[in-house]
Amino acid sequence: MNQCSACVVRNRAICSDLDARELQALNKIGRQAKVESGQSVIWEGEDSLLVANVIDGVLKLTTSLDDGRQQIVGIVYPSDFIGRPFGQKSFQTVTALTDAQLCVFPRASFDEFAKSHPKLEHKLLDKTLTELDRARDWMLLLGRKTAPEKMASFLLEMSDRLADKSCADNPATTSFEIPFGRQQVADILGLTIETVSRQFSRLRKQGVIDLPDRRTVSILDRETLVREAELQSA
Amino acid sequence: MNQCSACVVRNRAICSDLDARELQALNKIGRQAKVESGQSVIWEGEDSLLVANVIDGVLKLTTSLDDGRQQIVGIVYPSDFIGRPFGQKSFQTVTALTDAQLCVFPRASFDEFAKSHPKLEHKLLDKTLTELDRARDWMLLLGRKTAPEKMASFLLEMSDRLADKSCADNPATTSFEIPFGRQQVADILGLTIETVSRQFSRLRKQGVIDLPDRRTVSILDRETLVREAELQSA
DNA sequence: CGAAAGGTTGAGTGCTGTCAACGTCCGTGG
DNA sequence: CCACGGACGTTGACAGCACTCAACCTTTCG
Repeated sequence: MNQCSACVVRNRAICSDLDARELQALNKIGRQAKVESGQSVIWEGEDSLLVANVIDGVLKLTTSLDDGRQQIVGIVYPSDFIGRPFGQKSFQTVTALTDAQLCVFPRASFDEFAKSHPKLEHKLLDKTLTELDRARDWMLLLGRKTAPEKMASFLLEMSDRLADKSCADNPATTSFEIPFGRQQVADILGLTIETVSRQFSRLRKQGVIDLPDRRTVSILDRETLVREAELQSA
Repeated sequence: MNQCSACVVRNRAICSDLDARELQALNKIGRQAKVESGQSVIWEGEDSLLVANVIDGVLKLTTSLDDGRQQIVGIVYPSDFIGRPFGQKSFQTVTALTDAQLCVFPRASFDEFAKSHPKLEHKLLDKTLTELDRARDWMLLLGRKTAPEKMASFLLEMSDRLADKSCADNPATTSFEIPFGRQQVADILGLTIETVSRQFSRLRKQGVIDLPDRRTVSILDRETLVREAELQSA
């Protein structure tokens, strides 16, 4: 009855270093949950009552202002962890961008389990440190880059994460499907949808990218993108 | 000879839960180091060879672009931890803003010690989660707030961190010394020094703040600042 | 006292946001 | 099958906020 052993993120999630007995104990306090695209599972400012591993799907972390302005502060993929252990309230809203499958734990039980299982805490620490590096890196983009630089950086990062490299006949050409619409791209980059749209059009007209349909991007001239991104250590 | 027991951040740093014996073991791999204002101790892109506790002083974490644009992605105070454990390279430069006193460890030794001392790793995890929340909160400011909103948010945050509340005759009036110059304020907020200077002048002319000298700020009308900051959950 | 560093202020430009119209894609229902 | 409507995306005109460039002021320190 131990579903964990068959879990698709078994080797990458924070539980990956646990042995069979520990896994079973953890399994007892958690449960699987399905989340539909668009649904939120954690709300900014609310009490932090649950944490979870992402088994499948993509989710976004957002913070927002009273007047509706919103900033996406993180994108969460399978094997990532969501929620705020050891803290009273959540600072971000977590919303599914696609249908998603989660492995959910009540925060209090998880906290207790984590404190007595150093191997799990170590994995969680490692993931958190990586997320902190990523967040701080993104701050440079938000605070200091121009719209063209933001777009180029975004496309390169998406390509690294999502590109199906195996299918490319021409190694310079990579194609991938962006898992979000224009408004979400704008909320990631700190721009408006109009500016995002204009940047897409400009890059298409310049032959740097192609846009076969509204969600997919083909990078035709990666070198130009790298140049436009002003990469600090390229 | 155990200096740790007399350490001024003994109760707040990541070593605070260790017992005397563990503390002594940790002490063996670390050493105290003095850093002068302006000196860097960790460099962006370089191998991450050391980590440290901050005993005294203020430091900044920065990331930058080739052309010199820079973003401050974190401010570090006494009892905070710097460096990247369990990782090969650092993504930020760490530079002292004042003369500072550090408790430095070689990263490899620290990693090893941490892995075998869950209490220390737990403290580090807690601090890292808090920093991640703070970083993500700041992303909203960088990506979505206007210059007046950024300034107001900045002044309120500084006031929370630094204000000497005990000395205030009028509870609404708080005064504090900003530990950095205009360029650094600009690099925190993702603005230019000219814009920062203009915002200071505007707030002074409107009677919201007073600027007795270039580094100190008195908040005269906190309510107006809160309104200008567009606080999401005030 | 002079020079250098840091800070302020002004004039002008341009990038990005705002507002608005239009186009495209799709699902729904007549 | 087509008409309709709504969500999403694109494009244009325009405005304004923040940046750039430059001059000047203030403070600090040798």
